[in-house]
Amino acid sequence: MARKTGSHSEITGPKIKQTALELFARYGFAAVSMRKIASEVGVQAGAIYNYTPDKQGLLFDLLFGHMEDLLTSWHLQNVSQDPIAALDHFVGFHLDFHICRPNLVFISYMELRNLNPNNFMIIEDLRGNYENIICEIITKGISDGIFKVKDPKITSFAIIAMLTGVVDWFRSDGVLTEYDLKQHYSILTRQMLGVNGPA
Amino acid sequence: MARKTGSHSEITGPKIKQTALELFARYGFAAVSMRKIASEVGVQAGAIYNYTPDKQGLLFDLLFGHMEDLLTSWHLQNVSQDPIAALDHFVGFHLDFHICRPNLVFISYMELRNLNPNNFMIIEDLRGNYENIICEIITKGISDGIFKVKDPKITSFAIIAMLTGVVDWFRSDGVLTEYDLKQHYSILTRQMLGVNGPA
DNA sequence: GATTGATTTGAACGATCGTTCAGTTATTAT
DNA sequence: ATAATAACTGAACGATCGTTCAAATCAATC
Repeated sequence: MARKTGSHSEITGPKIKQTALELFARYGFAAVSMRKIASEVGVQAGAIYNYTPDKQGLLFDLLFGHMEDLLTSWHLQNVSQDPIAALDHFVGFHLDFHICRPNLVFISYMELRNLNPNNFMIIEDLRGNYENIICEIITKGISDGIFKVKDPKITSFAIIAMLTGVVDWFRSDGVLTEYDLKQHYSILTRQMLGVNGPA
Repeated sequence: MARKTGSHSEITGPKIKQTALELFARYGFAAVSMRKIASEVGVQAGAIYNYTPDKQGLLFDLLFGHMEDLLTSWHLQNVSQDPIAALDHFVGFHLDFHICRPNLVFISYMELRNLNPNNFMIIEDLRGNYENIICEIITKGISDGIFKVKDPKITSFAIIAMLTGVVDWFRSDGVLTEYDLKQHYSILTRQMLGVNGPA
């Protein structure tokens, strides 16, 4: 019989995905060749096609997995009904989740244009679902009379852009701790929504 | 004598830059060939090299010109000493400037990694100069006792990311006017800084 | 040890890449 | 007209691209 345990594919498969992620983030999807990925993994280019139908499949798997992880992780959270607590929770969650995945954050924004129309729609849909999470928190806070902003949708975009932008400059080994970072952004976000109490 | 007026280069040169910008933004720097640019312009690939030393030169010219325009435009502004007025001014200026240049905004963020180290440093330096503008406004507002934030640098990053993110979704021909957009972000920014007065 | 099938190699396919350059064309000044 | 030169063509350079596939290799089972 053939092998069923101890298969190399259990090593090579994830290695290909991880290597592709790093190279796509560093050089861009189009600038990375299948041979370059293979060489970093330690196999020939042909071997990659046991794990993906084509180069685009590699990219889509990374973006799709990232969005699924994001949504799944959020839905595992136990979120308060209190708008301010929920807002703080979202800010902390978003920063935690994205700070430790800078490469995925980068290519998720950057390489969307390299997806074919069908794959693009799928990712955009998941992205919309995530935006709805914070949008609904804000909407509830407004109707509760706690948040003072006019447009929940615009405010959602503003908050997500503000938070995700952190990935561009924050370094975990810097002088600013992740705890302090979250405190800062918690205050900024509260104030943006017109809440003046202490964080 | 040779031609000195009515030269084709006065047409072809800008056309190459404009076409390169659009194609880089749409497909990515690495995915766009010199032959593709040339074909859109209506010349052969070799002709491009009368206007740029190489492909990277095309990219750098675009990013450098963009940053120079940005800084020059700001310094032409007559900015109030009042922190709130200066903040509003910056918000409006930043939105105005970036909304009408989505392609340049996109590649300025996206294709930084395709610059060689020297060119990268030049752009990063100009970018730092721009960040200092809003940082100094915030710093003055804090020392005047008007803005209630702890860290001007972090707040600068937050504001710039929040504002620039608008380019990803705002459309000039949509239902939301640019005037209303600026009003919204003016309020959000004021509130973020702990200013509660009306915009 | 023989069998089986998962896994990988290594060569090959046609296409395209950035760049160079000798030669051609186009335009203006004389 | 002719000379001068800016602007461009078109072919060529070696290199690399994504993808395919028959053949070789490997490890688990019988």
